[in-house]
Amino acid sequence: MSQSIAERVRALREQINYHNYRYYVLDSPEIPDAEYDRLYRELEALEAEHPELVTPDSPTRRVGGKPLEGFAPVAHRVPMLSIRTETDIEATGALNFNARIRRELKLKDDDPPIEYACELKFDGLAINLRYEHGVLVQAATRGDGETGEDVTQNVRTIRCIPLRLNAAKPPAVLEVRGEVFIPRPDFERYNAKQRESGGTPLVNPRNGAAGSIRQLDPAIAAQRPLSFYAYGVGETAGWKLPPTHSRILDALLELGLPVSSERAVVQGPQGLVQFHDDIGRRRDSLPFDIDGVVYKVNSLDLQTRLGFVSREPRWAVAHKFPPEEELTVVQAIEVQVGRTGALTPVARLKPVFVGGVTVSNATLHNQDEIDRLDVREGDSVIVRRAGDVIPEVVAVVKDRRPQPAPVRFEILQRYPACPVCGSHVVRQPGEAAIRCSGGLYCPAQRKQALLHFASRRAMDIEGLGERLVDQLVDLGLVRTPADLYRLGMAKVANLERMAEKSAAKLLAAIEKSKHTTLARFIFALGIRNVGETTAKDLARHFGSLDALLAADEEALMQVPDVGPVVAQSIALFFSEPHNREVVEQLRAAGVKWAEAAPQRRQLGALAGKTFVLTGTLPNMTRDEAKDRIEAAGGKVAGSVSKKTDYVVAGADAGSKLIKAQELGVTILDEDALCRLLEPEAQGRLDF
DNA sequence: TGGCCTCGAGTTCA
DNA sequence: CTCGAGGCCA
Repeated sequence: MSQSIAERVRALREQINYHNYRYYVLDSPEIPDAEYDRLYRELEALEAEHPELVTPDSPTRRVGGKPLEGFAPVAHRVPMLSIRTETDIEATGALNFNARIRRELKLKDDDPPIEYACELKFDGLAINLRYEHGVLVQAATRGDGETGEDVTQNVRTIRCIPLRLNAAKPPAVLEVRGEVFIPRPDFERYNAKQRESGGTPLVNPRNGAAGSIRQLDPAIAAQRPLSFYAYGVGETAGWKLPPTHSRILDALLELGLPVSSERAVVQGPQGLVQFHDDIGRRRDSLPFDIDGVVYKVNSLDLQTRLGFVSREPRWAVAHKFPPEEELTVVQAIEVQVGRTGALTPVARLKPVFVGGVTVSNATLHNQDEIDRLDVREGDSVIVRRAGDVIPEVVAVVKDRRPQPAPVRFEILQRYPACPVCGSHVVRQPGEAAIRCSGGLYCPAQRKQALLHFASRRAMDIEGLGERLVDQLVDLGLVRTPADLYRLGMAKVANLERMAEKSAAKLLAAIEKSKHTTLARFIFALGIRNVGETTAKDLARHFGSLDALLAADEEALMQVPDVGPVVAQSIALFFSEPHNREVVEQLRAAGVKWAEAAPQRRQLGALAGKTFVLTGTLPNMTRDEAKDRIEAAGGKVAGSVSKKTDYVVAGADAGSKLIKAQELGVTILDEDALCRLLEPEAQGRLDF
C-alpha cells in the first residue's frame, strides 16, 4: 500500500519535472497550466500526508529553508574566468579575434577556416551550479572567480533550473555555468504589479537579477521572475566530455538545463560577423537584455592548445554592442513650450553614449512623470534607448543623490510664467499638461503653429523648418500662416544663410503649397483635437470649407468620430474672429483646393477595411501605401487590434507583425496589397 | 458605466 | 513609439 503511494509520488515528480522542462526549457508545454497545477497539488497533498517521502530534490521543495545570516564562501574547484572583451565595437572586431587565433595557432592563409561557437552575452549574473549524481547540491556566484558565495537557496527557486538532472546515469559531478537574468516581459510585468500594489519596482533587469540572488530570504527571491541560461561547464567527473563546445551545450540541454537557442556554429570570420550583425539587428526584439555576443573556438582540443593569458581564455572573446542603458547626471530640468502651449519638462543630461548615439536630452513628459520618477536636478539617472529611438529616463539612482538633496521639481513652482512669453501658466483640472495661456501671442506657440502649418502632412512647404521659422518670427516678418504667402524676395533675402537661390526655392515651395486639399488645409490650421484623420473626416463630411464654417456644434457632432469635445474645439476655433480672418486671408492669397459634394459614405473596393502598415515595403513608401489604400476607401490605423482586417508587412517589421500573427490577422506583402488595390482601379471605371 | 479602440500630440538624433 | 484622452458600443 505505502509502496504504491511512494510510486505515485515518484511518478508525479517525474511528470512534473518533465513538464517543467517542456515549459521552462523548451518553451513548448504539452499540457494546459491547469493540468500541471493539478499534478503539483496532488504531489503537495501526498507529501503533506507522508512527510517521510519528501526528498530535497522534489519540485515542491524549491522554496525551503529560512532566511540566512549571510552567504557562506564557496571556493570554485575550477576557477570562473572572465572573458576578454574585444575593444573594436564595429563588426570588424570579429576579424581581429579570428586573426589573433590563427596567428596563435600558427595557421597559414590557405589553411581551412576555424569553427566557432557563437552565443549571446547575457546581461545578468554568472552562476555555477553543482550537480552531484544528478542532484543540484550547490549554487554559487562568481565572486572574484576563485571564491564566490553560496546562493543555493535562492537559485533553487528558479523554475527553469532542474533540481535533478534528466539522466538515467547522471555524472558523479557536473558543474554547469550560466547566467541568471530576468526576461524583459517578466520584468515589465513584475514592475507593473509592484507599482499597483505600492511595492518598490526593480530599477532594471540586471540589478533586479543580481539583487534577487543576493536576497537572504529565499521567499523574496522566489517572487522574482528569474531565469537562467547555461553556457559552459566547470568541474566534471564521470562524464564523457563532448569534443566541441557546441556539443557540450547540446548535452546540457538534454540533461534538462536551459540553453539559449540563439546560438550558432559558424566557419571562419565571415560567420562571426554575420552572427554579430544578425543578433545586433534583432537585439531589441529579443525577450531579454544582452551586452553583446560571445565567440568561442568550438573544438576543445584547439581550446587547450590556445590556453590562457592571465586568467582569460585565449579561445573566447566577448564582442559587445553599444550599451542600451547608461548612467548619467541630470544637469538641469528645463521646459519647452509646444504648439498647444503645453509646458513639457526636458532633462538636460550630461551627454552619454547609449544605443549607438550620444544622448543629451530626454523628455520627462509631464509633472506626473516627474513625480513618479522623483527626478531632481543633479540626480544620477539611468537612461535607456531601446526598441524605439527616443531616450527615456528609466529610474533615478537614489543612492547617488547629492547631499543635501535638491528640492523636488515642481513645474508650476519653477515656472509660474511661460518661459517664452511670460504669460501665466495653468493646469486645467483633469489634465496632465500645464499650459501657457498666451495662445498665439506666445512666440513659441506661434512658431509651432507655423511649423505645423508647413509640415509635410499639412501644407507641405518644403524647406520651411525650425531655423527659418525662428528667424521669420523673431524678425517680425511672419505672424500668421497667411503672412507666409505675402513674403517676397526682398524680405526673404535678408535672412541668414539665405542667398538668392535658396530664397527662390523657398518662395517656389510656398507657391506650390497653394494647391492643396481641403483635408490638408483643415489639418494645417492646427485646431486642438483635430489631427489628420479628423481633418479628413471633416472634409469628406462637409465637402467645402464654407459648409464647415457654417456648422454649429450640433452639426459637427454628425461627423463620424466627432463627439462633444472635438466639436467644441472646432466651434471655438472658428468663433475666434482672428482665426476666421486668417482663413480668409489664406483664401485671398490663392490657397485653393478642389471642393467636392459632401460625402456621407465611403465608396471603393476597400470600403470599411482597416489596414495597418509595418516595416519597409520594397517599392512604396509608407505614405504612398497609405494614400493608395485610402483612395480605395480603406482606412489605415496605427496599431493592430482585432478590428484590423489586414496588416501590410515589409522588411524589418516589428511588434505589429507579431501582434498580427497572434490575433490571426491576414498579413499581406506589397504584391498582395497591389493585387487588392488594382482591381479597384479597374472597378472604379464602372461607377 | 466600463472597456475597448483610435486619434492626437509630443519627442531625439544624425 | 507611447501616453492620455475622446468616442463608441455593450
